[in-house]
Amino acid sequence: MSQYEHTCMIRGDGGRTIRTILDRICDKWTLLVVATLDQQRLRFTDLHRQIPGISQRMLTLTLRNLERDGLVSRTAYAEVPPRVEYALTATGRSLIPPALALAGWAIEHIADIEASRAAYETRSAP
Amino acid sequence: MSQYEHTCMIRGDGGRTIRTILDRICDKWTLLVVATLDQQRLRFTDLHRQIPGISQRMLTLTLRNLERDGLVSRTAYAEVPPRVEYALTATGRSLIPPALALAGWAIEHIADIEASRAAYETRSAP
DNA sequence: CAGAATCCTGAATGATACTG
DNA sequence: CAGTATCATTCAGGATTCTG
Repeated sequence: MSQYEHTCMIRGDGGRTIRTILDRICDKWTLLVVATLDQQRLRFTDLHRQIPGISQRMLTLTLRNLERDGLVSRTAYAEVPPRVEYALTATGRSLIPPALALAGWAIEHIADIEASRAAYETRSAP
Repeated sequence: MSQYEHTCMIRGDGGRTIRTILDRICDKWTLLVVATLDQQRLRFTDLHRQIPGISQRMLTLTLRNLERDGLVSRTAYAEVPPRVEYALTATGRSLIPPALALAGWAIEHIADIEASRAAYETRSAP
């Protein structure tokens, strides 16, 4: 099957499926949290430390959404002080390869894109 | 190289590279426009017709950003009435495979995700 | 430690009307 | 036909404070 015929995966149903998934992973932090949890269970504070710039609030929200969607598991231990561990589920792990495909594309083309952007600015703002 | 070692592609530089690209493609319409232009040059109105729900304003903005980033080329013909054709550049075409990888993941896992989401709702809103 | 609650701002999107 | 210009709305995300 050609690439052309595949784009129906994106355009099918007016883009609702792709939208559902983009809504999941395209916020500011989700992909970073998933990548950070790759191959390691982490506590809330450790995640917070390993993701520079994220606020407590956004880390909480991001983890809740990932948990809700079944990409991340949350394990709370009845201890004092409390201990909570987060880890990827099988579904969560399965997101890594396509995410890497995208990251690879980004790395490969970011120079071209930024050059094009710079040239565009020059043209429109003399 | 293992998948684990690869996630540095996402986490490297605090996620700035992946952010740059997510900022490009994660708005509501970009990926849909790119997929629609796959294998065909289209005029503004044709694009507008082929992408249900998009407003003129958002189509314009999306195309401008794509053009600015060098993913889409814009060709204006000096005719009356005006004719403008949009097409993917080589860089734009190169985005299709990773986008399809993501779409494939979405299709494969959307049922699980929505089930998990439904179960989560039931749990938290009795 | 692992969060919840609240307030606030800018940016993305949409609706509508106008134009070379 | 291919846009531009304005206005209104919504909401993601950040800062801050409080708590079991």
